[in-house]
Amino acid sequence: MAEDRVTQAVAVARELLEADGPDAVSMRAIADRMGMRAPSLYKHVPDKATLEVHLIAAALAELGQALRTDRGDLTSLAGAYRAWATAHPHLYTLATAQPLPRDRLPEGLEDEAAAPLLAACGGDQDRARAAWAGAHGLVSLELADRFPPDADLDAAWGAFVAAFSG
Amino acid sequence: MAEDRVTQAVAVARELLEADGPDAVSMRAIADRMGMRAPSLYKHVPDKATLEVHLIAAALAELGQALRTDRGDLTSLAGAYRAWATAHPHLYTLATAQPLPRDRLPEGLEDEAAAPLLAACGGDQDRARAAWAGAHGLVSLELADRFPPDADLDAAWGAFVAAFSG
DNA sequence: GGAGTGTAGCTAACACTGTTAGCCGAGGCA
DNA sequence: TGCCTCGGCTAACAGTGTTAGCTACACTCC
Repeated sequence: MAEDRVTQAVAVARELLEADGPDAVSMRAIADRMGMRAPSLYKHVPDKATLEVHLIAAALAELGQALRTDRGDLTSLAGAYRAWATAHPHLYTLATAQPLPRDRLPEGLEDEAAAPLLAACGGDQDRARAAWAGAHGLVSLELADRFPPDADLDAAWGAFVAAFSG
Repeated sequence: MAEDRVTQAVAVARELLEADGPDAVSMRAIADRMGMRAPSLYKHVPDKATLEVHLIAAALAELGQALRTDRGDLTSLAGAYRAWATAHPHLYTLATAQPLPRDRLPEGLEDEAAAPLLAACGGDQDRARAAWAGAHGLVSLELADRFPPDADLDAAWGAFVAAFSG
């Protein structure tokens, strides 16, 4: 019951975030959509940071799931990573831009999300981390419009995959 | 003269940012350190976003300069990139986390910053962008504490350089 | 030298943010 | 019936960026 209201708050926060970006996610906006005033929200949720932790957890879980659904080679993993991130740009950014609140996240979530890529790298942690960084870098630079407007991002992803396949 | 005050404001903003992080950079804090009240700051600077554009421009220029000072091979470029970013974590994050305000940045700044890496990749744009993404990904994940606490980041950087050297 | 004008400071205020304190009515329970 | 907790409310606080409007000083021009 009480649980219900916090999951509802998380869902509303996610809608606002995905639709209109991080600035649209205010406690007042969330409360409005739940039919109450902002201070009442604090009867269910301790603070905004907690909502964000839930969003981060959801993002990591979904991204991990997206990486688990395909063939498992680096090419398809890269495609799945990019596809999920660009489908949820604000959520992806929220989930990766700040330090991980590890102590407030479900146990093992981080490892689960990382597992597919680690497997594709034959268990080589260092290589997996470098590959993850490459994918994250490409995605976050793309989401932040950092590449020149005429840049061929497909080709850049191709070069990335090629580098890690050789 | 008027120019003086805006460069001073930028310098103060940078000090605050580098010392105490983005939350410490408020118009009131900047104005305080300049011996005036916040509204007076608007006699010299149109808004906070303008100050941030100046900070981004400075960051790109310095990072580009840092990449130009060494041997020019991928290994040393990677080292220089990581060194500059970790020496200026908040500034690096500010300069890379948001969409580039290209129309408000000095002409050619972006290309200049990218030139050394492009050269190291033998002029292959796609490869250079993938390599840039790799470096940026490693840096931003490191700055955001995303790697497990026991991760060997030197080894991850090594794997990254190895992938792009092969 | 007096008048006018632009510069650069000020205070007060607005709209917004997250958040806390304190009140109050409805429902469950002894 | 009395109590007590739950979940809503309003008012408020401290902070943010920012605007409006006032004022005092300095410089220029006649």
